[in-house]
Amino acid sequence: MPTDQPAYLRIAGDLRAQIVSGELGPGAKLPTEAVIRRTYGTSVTVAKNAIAILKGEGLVEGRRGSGVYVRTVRRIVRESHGRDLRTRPGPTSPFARDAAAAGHQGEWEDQSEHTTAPADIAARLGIDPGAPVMRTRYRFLADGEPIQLSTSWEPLTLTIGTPVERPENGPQVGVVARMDTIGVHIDECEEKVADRPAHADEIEALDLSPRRAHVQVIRRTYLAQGRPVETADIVLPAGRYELVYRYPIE
Amino acid sequence: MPTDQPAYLRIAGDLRAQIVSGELGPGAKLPTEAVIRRTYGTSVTVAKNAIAILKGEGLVEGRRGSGVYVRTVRRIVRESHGRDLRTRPGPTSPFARDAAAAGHQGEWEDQSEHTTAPADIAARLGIDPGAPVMRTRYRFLADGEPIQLSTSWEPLTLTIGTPVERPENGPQVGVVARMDTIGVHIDECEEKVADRPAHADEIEALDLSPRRAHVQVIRRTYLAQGRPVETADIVLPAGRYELVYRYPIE
DNA sequence: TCGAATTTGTGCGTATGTATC
DNA sequence: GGATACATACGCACAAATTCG
Repeated sequence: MPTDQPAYLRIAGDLRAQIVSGELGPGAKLPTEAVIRRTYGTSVTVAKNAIAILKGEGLVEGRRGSGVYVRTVRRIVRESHGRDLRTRPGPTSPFARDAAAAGHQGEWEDQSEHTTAPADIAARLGIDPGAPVMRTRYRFLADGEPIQLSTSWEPLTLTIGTPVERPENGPQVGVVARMDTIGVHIDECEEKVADRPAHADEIEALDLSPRRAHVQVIRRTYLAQGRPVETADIVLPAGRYELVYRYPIE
Repeated sequence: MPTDQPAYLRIAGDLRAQIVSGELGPGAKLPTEAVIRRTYGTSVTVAKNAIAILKGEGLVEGRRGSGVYVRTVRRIVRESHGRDLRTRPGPTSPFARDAAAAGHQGEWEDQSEHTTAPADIAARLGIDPGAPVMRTRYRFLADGEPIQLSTSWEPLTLTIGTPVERPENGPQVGVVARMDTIGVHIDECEEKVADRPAHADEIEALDLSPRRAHVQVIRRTYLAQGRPVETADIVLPAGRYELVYRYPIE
């Protein structure tokens, strides 16, 4: 009998088990602090600590004056593979299509500007640090709620003076199609997926709870004949997405 | 001036900024509770709450009697793409190769048994629920520390009676090569990556701190001519891996 | 419309245990 | 041994939001 476990962890474990088993489904109300205190015979502090654990895991959210509730998470599916999806019915923007598939209304804001490549971006693009690039920041919303950030960089030498210099309608058609119109034929994509705590600006931009400020970051690079032509950092709130990759073997 | 932010969040934000900027590098000691209390003019509770936030994010860990320290995370790179890597020098097992690349000594435990397919696995394998399958559980260790769990399922109709019926040396060569020897030529792979709170058994098996019990789950399916021949759930502690995908376009 | 009760959020102080230095 | 430092746990106060009669 492992009574060596602290009380607040035991309570958090009990509640977590009820949540993952579905006994406490999405939207269900957790026992109040007072009830927890009585049933386990502990202090307010312990009850609060236990709840704080579950909040940190993103499983529950508290509402002042009301209670603590199991969070409802609708996962957005983000598909990554080589086939062209633009022939499917629905929105042509990759993001809007994913959002629509999850039953959301997708919108976005963007902002482009000329700048120079910092060292890490230069390395990813295979250009010299300080070389001119077009940087575009996007903020994607689903049903008005921020759900994805991304920043993309393109070497200006590629696009300058062409009709697609500014990628403002980039998400409307996707990078691959946009580059195609200027004779740059993207044939390979590399994505590096990692998990990390969110930065302060990301917490604000994505409207995250500071207690569960984790994000998935996708560092994506598009290549044409082995040469990088675009790279982007895509920042997603952890737990809200399912990333799907499909690729051929050998 | 947003003073509307609670003190403990402001302090957590300050410390987080110092960590992600590298000012407080891996292994660095954070200010003690007493110092935090004095510099911000708050109570112990606030200092503790701030630290608890960072712990929940997996950024720091406390050591009794000593202090709170920035965690050192060596990311393991897990590469997923179609090319055969077995010609490279080093270990031939996919896991041991990734571990070696990160400077770890890779080992694993495994356990295979005949069983029947539950509904979700049957759906992924395109077989009937209850059909016989070979299930293998792995637990991977890097330098003695558990770092990856995985459970794989294969339809028994494929492998029964063949030399590769038991995949016990599976991770030694990989599924693709193993299936190749019995004439099953895997030509496609699908991986679905998601983030979720860890289950109780995963917390134990991966030796996770209950405060940051998040995992990345990869649901991988190998296909041969469009037919699923193996599927696996790969469970990774969130934040310890970088997943690399490379795939062709169009 | 109002007010009282409930419930969480934030913050204070303190005590005890345990590990480190 | 003593000082330091975190972990756990107790208690309380007030604010802010909700709920409900």
